[in-house]
Amino acid sequence: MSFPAAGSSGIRVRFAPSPTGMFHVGGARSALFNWALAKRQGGIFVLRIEDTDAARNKPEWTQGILDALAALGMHGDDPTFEGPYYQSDNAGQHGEAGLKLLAAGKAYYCDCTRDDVVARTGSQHLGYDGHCRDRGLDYQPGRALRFRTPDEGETAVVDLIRGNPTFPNSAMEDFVIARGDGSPVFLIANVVDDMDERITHVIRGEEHLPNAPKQQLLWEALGATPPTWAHLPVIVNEKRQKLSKRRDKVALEDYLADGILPDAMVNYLMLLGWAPGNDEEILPFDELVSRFDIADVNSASAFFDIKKLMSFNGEYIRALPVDVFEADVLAWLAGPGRVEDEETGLAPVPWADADFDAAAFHEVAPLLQTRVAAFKEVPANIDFLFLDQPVDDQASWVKAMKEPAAELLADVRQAFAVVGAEGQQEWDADTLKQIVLEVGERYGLKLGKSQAPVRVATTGRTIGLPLFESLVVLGRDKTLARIDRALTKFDI
RNA sequence: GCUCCCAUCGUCUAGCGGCCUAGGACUCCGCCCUUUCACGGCGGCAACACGGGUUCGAAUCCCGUUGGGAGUACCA
Repeated sequence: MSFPAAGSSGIRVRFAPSPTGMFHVGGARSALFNWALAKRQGGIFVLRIEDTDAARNKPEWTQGILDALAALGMHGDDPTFEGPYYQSDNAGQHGEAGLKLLAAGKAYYCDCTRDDVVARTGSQHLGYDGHCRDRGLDYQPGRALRFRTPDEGETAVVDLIRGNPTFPNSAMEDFVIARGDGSPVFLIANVVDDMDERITHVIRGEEHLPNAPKQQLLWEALGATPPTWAHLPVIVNEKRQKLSKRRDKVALEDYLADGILPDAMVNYLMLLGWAPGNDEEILPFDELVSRFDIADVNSASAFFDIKKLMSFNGEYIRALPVDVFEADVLAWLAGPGRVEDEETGLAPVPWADADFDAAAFHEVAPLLQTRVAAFKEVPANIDFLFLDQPVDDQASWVKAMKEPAAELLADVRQAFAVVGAEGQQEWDADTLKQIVLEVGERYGLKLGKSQAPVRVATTGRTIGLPLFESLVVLGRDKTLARIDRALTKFDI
């Protein structure tokens, strides 16, 4: 690998996602902050894929990262985007670095097993005791290379977000930098790659903070000037614990699949731990970047609030031009919208492909736009148009079909039947509304009440798109048939 | 245990010694609009963890307490 000479002011930030097998929202936020910093300061964003089993064995994971970053706007087409680089490409240099430290007396071989150490120190928690420090062991398979940490003094980490945390060297054990088989460990591979890629700023999660002094020591031992660090607060769940793959919904892909717009996600994520000021929150990324300063990022952990994300997403959806909204929903319906839900086992799109009517959807799209906060809410709003019969929602039926629903429905049916027939009134929203209004009045009901039975009979639910407009799209025949079918239910 | 980090409404935050009887956003609750639900409009509830200092003056600075969190592997 070779990298362009450093510009006079150009910074190089790097993003190296952890191979958890998915792209974590925490990782996404970290990537975004790196990206924003690079953009803000006219630097380069370097993407590096760590060399791990997960990365090696799951090429689709690597591709997933690339896709996720691209979805958020970070991709190779942008001149500030560099990579991806693969850590495994650098294996030779990792080994050399270890040897260099060994030659300089800054590292030594050790044949202690974990059990040996615990037996000597009498504790699981005391760490390595330095047993092999001065034994002058040569390399043999099975012997690990350890870094000799200073006995005295302290290591101050230059951190843009949390001041300069200082770690006493005496509390730092002689950590392993190469395993018994000679392979380098994350700690040093990372440093060597950062040096090689001439990284100036490392922005990563707070969980790496304890690694910073160790890596900084490595940079110095290797004769280089350490980078500037910035450790982002962790993202936590409602129990204030770090988001976990097992407990929490953390995959960025899952949110995108639910129909969260990338722009909304980016906007929300940027606001987790940082505020753009002026009491404004919904802003385009460029504007966010122009106000961004990594030093302003909060140091306290932040809760990932899905409700607020949904609220942002709703705003972004409503801001879309209708035709774009329509196209986006169509794309969602054709892709993510048909992925089976693991928990319920139900496909979000409940109708048969052949029954989907694009023209009908087009009619209803504007009505839909203000009513969904994410695309996954779309099917329940429009399924009545494409299903043979409306969904059978018992709760809705019970709620709407109270006295005098049967009589009212029968009357409405009778009046509807005349509409749309030859020489009669048009089958339009105003006419239908007028009919329901008048029939309702006969029973002393206001429109809000009298529309309910008609709504449930035709759409299956008490809530949904504006009723009369929906019935126009549904069509006269289906409307009448569904009311008839509902009427039969009262006889049972 | 040890090391480090953190602490303003339920949540995300503004605040970087006086502009704070603490501002905004999400949530929640009213009211208006209204064919349901939304959208939109208006309004409301709600916070400086605690105790000491420093100072004329502290949410803001210092110390301590309490409470959270992260790390502590021949994982990354």
